[in-house]
Amino acid sequence: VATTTVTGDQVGALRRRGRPRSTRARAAILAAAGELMLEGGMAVASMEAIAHRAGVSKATIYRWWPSRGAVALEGFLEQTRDTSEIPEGLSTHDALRFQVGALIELLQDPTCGPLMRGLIGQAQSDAEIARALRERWLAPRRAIAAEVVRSGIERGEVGPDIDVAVVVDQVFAPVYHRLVFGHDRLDDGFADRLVGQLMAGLRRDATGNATSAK
Amino acid sequence: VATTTVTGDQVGALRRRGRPRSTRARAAILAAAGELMLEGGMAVASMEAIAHRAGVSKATIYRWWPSRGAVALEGFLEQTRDTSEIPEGLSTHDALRFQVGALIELLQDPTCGPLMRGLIGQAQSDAEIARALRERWLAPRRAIAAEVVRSGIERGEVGPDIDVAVVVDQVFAPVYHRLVFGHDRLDDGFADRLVGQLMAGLRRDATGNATSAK
Amino acid sequence: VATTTVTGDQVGALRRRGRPRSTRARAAILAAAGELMLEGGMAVASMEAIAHRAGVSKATIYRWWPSRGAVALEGFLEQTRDTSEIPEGLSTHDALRFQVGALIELLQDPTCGPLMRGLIGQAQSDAEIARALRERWLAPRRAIAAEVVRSGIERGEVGPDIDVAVVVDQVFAPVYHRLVFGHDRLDDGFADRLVGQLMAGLRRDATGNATSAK
Amino acid sequence: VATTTVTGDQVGALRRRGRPRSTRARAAILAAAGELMLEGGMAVASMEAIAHRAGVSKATIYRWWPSRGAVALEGFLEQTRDTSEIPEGLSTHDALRFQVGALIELLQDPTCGPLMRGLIGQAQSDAEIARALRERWLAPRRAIAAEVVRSGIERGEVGPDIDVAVVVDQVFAPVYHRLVFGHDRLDDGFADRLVGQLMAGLRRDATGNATSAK
DNA sequence: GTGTAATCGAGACGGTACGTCTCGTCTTCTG
DNA sequence: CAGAAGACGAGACGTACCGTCTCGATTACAC
Repeated sequence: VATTTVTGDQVGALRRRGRPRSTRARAAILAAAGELMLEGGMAVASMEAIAHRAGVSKATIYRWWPSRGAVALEGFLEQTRDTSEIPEGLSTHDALRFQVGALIELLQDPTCGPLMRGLIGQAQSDAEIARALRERWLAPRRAIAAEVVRSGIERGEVGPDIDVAVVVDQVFAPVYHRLVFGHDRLDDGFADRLVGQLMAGLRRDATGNATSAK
Repeated sequence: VATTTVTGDQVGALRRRGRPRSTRARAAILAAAGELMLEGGMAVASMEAIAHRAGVSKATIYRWWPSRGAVALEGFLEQTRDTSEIPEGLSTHDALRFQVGALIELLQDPTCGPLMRGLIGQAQSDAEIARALRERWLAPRRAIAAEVVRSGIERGEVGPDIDVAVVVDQVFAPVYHRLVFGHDRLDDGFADRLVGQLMAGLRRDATGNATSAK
Repeated sequence: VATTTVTGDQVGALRRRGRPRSTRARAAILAAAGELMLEGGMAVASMEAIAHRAGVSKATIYRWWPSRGAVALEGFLEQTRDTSEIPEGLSTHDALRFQVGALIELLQDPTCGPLMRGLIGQAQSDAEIARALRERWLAPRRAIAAEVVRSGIERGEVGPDIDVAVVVDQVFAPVYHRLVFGHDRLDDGFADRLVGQLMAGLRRDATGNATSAK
Repeated sequence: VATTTVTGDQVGALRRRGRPRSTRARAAILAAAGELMLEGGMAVASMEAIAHRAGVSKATIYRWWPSRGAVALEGFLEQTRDTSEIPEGLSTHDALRFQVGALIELLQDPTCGPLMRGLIGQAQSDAEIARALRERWLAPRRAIAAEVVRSGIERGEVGPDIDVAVVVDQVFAPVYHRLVFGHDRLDDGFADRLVGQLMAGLRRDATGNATSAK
């Protein structure tokens, strides 16, 4: 995953000699990984299958990514660059609702959903993937949500004794839960209910909260 | 997983012919699977390793379980037989708190935690395991929690417009979330916060909710 | 293989206690072995397949025979009890021709041919089978053929300096050779040619020998 | 066995892509197979044992040979490249004696003998091995022996009515017979007797044939 | 232009684990 | 109480991927 931190400034700086890496190969690999995850999950998306599908040799993949999970992670992040922004001026409820809605929409995508499921699966047995997933996917989104909650506390929308980290878990966890276990639908109605029922308790004055859940 | 559907009456009724299955082997396999999951997760707990550790041939494992995940599931359920009961006479808050606490306690166990992580990992790529995990682990506990919420509604402790299925997700999801991503601690304080912040919104009268988070 | 030497007189003599061995089982096992050898050779005639086909448990087979080859051998011998006799008053040529013809006829049988092929195959890796095959099948027939040759020498039909053991090989070997390698037909014409061309040289006076080969 | 069809011109012409096959691995596999056959026959020379002994993975063996027998065959042929030539100017008797002697000498080799025994054993249950053994080992040697006999007929050394194919069987069969059944010695004396007793009858004038057995 | 150096594809390599098969032994229940 | 049914430990089977390696061929900058 290390090499993916390459940014523009490097281009001019320490220009490596020899043939530069192929942009085509990188794109083909990520696309192939996504397609295969979609078709049959991590079980089908073997390194060999990805290489074959992408018309690339295995060595080329290993040259740039340390593991299958790293490819999946980068492929996932690729399609997700800018979901972290929230419109300004929203209430705490609407801001969280926006974030949950964006997450659900992403995971409903027929490529992204399986990719994330596969990533979570890999993370259970690959500590490096788990770390990367936490740092590069989870943490940034948690930070934004935490900021939303904290500003809610400052503005008096949210009670002062609330544990922010726990709130963030309460906001996102149910979404991943349904993705991972697949016991129930993952749609907009769920997002409404989820944030509604959560916020009703996070408000300082919670009169008639239950009805506000819809 | 098939053999676990054996119920009492079968013992006397349709006795299978031939040598009956070895109790020793079954116990050794489940124990070995648990130990290996603890030591290095699903990556280390290969069928071959389990068989070797248990002093058993691979064929014996495959005779009774269709996959590695099925062994892990049964091994997990083995240590968990009757955790689904709740003391009578508890308030909705206390009943949910009891369940969350029991779940966290179970997952804190150095064998059960890794087993469940491994199971969830497997379930992402093995639909059969996913199904078994939902039906044999998740569903019974969800049913009990749902019953708690429903009786809370009847008793007026919980608002009438609450979506019970969503509440159940809100109760359990954050626990699995921290288990799966490992981004934060999974302890009693978390259980308190979780149920407290959730319930504060589920009560019809939510005055001073923030402080009820303990 | 030892127990198969049980003959009638034993029945009255040392009457074994307990239930006597089942004649049905023995016959069914030998028949099943023969059928399976016919169908697909030694590869198909596994102990498990033989037991199943015969409606017998594997333990029953192992109680009476030490190995698969031993079953095949006895099954083969079963259909071959009295091929060792030769009509009296034949010339050396005709006596040998009779034996070769009987052997070829036997090996042309759709059960016996594959059985013998399988036995020879097993004998290459199972010294016990090899020994039993030599002692119980090969040796008796070699003894008779040798006697034929020896009496031919006495009567002056065969030269005195002939090595009898080598002659016996020359008589039988080409038959097994074609059975084992399958490079050419195994029929009556072959028997004629074989003994004819061989005898022409074994006669003391070999004028016009070549023409006597047909 | 496929790779053995490679002929000289390919080397320079159509260079295969990818990493070329390892010469070391091929040699180690054939050597290991030979050693193991010598030590305990086909029973000991399992694919797994060969792979382990050769320091090679099973996949590498299966990449180049379809079965255990194919490895044994190529290992056998390896040590036998050009034994098919016969010195010029020999009589029919001496030419056949030369061939039988060469065959016996080869089969007396502590590696080649067991290898051929194993091959014959395998050929009884593996049609593909049987075919390869016939075509690549037996047929060429039979063709040469047949040519010897035919030129003997032309030169008047051998009777005109002789069946050449049967003669070839008579020449070689007794050698394989003793190898396969192990009932008697396989040495030079046997070769002398064998060809002597056979030729005495194949000569047009067979006076004093018995003494010609040397 | 011509080196030169890192890229690329292809695919062989030593491993490990897979899930299946048969072996020969054993254990239990049934007829 | 013999025997069928079949579970058991053992271990080979042939396959699939793993991650590494060795090739020849291909770029694209640097001289």
